[in-house]
Amino acid sequence: MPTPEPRDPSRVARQAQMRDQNLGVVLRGIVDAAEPLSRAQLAASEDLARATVSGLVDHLIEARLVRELDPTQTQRAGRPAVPLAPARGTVAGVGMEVNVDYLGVRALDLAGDVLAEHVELDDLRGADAADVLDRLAALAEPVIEGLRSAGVRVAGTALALPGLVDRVTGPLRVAPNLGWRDVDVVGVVSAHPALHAFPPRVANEANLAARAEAHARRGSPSFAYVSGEVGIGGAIVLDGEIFPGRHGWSGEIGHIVVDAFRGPRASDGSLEALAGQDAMLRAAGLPSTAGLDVLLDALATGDLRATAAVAQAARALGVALASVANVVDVGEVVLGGTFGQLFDHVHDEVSARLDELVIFAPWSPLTVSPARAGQYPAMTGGALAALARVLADPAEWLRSQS
Amino acid sequence: MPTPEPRDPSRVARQAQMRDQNLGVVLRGIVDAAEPLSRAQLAASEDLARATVSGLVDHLIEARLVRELDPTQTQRAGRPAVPLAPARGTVAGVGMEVNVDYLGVRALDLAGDVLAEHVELDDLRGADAADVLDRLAALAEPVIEGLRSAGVRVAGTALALPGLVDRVTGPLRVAPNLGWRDVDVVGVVSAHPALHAFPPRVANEANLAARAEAHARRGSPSFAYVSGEVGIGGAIVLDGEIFPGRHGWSGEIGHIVVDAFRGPRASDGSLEALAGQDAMLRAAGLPSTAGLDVLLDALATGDLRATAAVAQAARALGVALASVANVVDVGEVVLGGTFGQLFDHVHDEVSARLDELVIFAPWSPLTVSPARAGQYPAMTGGALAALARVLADPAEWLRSQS
DNA sequence: AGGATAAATTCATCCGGCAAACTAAATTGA
DNA sequence: TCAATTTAGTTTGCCGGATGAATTTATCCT
Repeated sequence: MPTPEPRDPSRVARQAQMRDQNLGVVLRGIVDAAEPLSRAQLAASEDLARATVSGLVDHLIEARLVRELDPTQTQRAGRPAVPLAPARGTVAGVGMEVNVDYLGVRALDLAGDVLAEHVELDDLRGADAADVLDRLAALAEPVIEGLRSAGVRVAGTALALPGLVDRVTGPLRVAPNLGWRDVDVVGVVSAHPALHAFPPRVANEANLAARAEAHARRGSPSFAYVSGEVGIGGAIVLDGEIFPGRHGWSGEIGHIVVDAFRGPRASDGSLEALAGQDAMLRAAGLPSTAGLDVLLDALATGDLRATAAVAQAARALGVALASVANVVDVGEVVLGGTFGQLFDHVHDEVSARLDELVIFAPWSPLTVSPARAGQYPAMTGGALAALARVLADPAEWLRSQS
Repeated sequence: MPTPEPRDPSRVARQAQMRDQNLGVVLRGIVDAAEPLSRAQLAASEDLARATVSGLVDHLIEARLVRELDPTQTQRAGRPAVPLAPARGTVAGVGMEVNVDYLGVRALDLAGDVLAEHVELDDLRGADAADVLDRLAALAEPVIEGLRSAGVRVAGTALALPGLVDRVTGPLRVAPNLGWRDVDVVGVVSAHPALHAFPPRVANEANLAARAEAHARRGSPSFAYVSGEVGIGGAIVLDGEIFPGRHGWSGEIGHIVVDAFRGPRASDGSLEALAGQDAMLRAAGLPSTAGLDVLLDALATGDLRATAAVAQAARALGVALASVANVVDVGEVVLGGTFGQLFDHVHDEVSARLDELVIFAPWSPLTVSPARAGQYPAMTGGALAALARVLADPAEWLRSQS
């Protein structure tokens, strides 16, 4: 018999999966809701029978993933509804990040509350990868131990890095601005005892930051996210989901070439070469050791070179984002990191380039907005990514816990 | 009560849907198989019980979507398997296309066989939209009538256009190379009696051509497709599915800007402006009325201007495709239309630019290959798109038929 | 011819969602 | 004050569909 290659069986329906799947639907319904829903409201909105929802909710409460709130004082007739909300402090996702200027850890629970957080500022350019990762683990270990001893189940960890990470096999391929190449990140980090049981899911910093941004904007938005740090990263979010590509290598907006004929090498015309932090500082006549604050000060005083430098960068950014919009048909652009801080200085130019170049702009205007996920969004995104495992299939996760 | 907005209930599992869903799984298993599978093989590969598969297959056979082949002469002991194949000539998808140089119709059945086809060559630049669409309908009507009188159920029709089509509301927004704007395509076409029952699903020519290409390459490939006709269109295919974007406006590769500072308007540096057919002919010193054949002849004779023109275009193409790869993480590029015919003259340059510019190229090399979906791929893709409705949910489609 | 082997079908079982009936807890109104 | 009304949540019997074991069918092998 010619053994047929096994197809992805995930799409076949079996009754055993039915309950698991609906458990996830109900849990996500509760977690994603803008305001607490009752069992009856959930049944209506998900189009399930009230009896079915009740059973599933009981299961979720028993598993400490959901809690009942006190009945609200409505002025309506009838038995008051019991509002349901994600449980607090019962499950945690741990997000970690190593970036050029800092490293840190943040733990969130299902309610989105920060349970723990530690950040160390430091210039890590060229630092030894193993040393830095050990420092990170030393930061994360007490956090994880603290959570566990408080009875919080750790759903997993995720680590954001400013570079190219292989989603499948784990190693960091290259992080140019750290000067790292081919680092077995997972191996080093999970060598530490507390992290051994929770090997981090490693991902690109911009992708995780975009996840936090999608979470901060409720309602499954679609947008292109730009994370301007020292380099320029990016991510595509579609219906609230980050678009991973085959290997998790999507969204490398910094490598879009907007000026192919500028230098001998086409990469001389990449967005990062034209609008990266170093390029902007150089064009503004500032030392490349200066931080973004110096540039912002110069802009505030109306410095002409700084203004021109940022305008030029904004043009390149707008052109690159127009290409992204033309290729993936997103209608919103979110500027994070550096570009979030420069938002007022780049918005008009970026917006103008999008209106000019995106073919569908006349029928579906594009919007440009600043990131609103707060500080260190990739750490938040990493924690959310870890929690997403629970939300994606709570039944499976609960089985794996016992 | 604050009425909660209805969430998408498609993900909740109910037993009534279970059978429908598995019917689709089995049908797609049969249609997508490289070689005919038996019930037992299907059960193994889909991880369903043999009893379940048998029941579903019987249903599909009764519905004339699947047929049993004669048992093959294997040299093995045991009862011989009954191979299953998609039925032939029982259901048809009808693909239609209006392009700059031709218009036509093609009908396919579930087996992928061409049941009918008509193409008319004509220069339609600037032609009146209503006239052209009437001609198309006149071409399609006898095809549909013929199918129906032969007992073939028409699953639907699709119409490929070289322009921007709104997926939701139907109208053609703009087709620059035809000179059309805001045409109610569906209205005009389905005014014709035979087409009234089958209003076309309208889509971009490149997107449908890419669908045909994905079908021609079995096994759910991922690639960026470039359709070089008079303009330059494109599409993104991920795991065999064309990536639609929000409105079906994805893949507009021709509008990627690779040279933002070339002219006063950034769009002067778009791929289409630099590597479109007119641009290549002009750069080669040929009249813009010349066809591609003239350019190919010039290349064959080693004409220097032609060679340089194509090299320049290939550089722009490679740079644009590198941006696409960096943003959506696809590992393969397929060149169709004009660029398919120019494949030997552009491959090396495109490949070199991809290797140079795509950040993940060192770890996952990119391949560049010519399209193999045959002539008029968008017509094939349209027919496949119409048939996809049947494959996506055969139970639902069968109910809609009776 | 009889045993071995594999495909396909039959059948009893079980699981889980569903609708309806029922209970619970509030407001309304006479 | 108390019954009627209204809405939330639970209990219960039912039903559809997947399942695995047993059975039937059809071939190969010795």
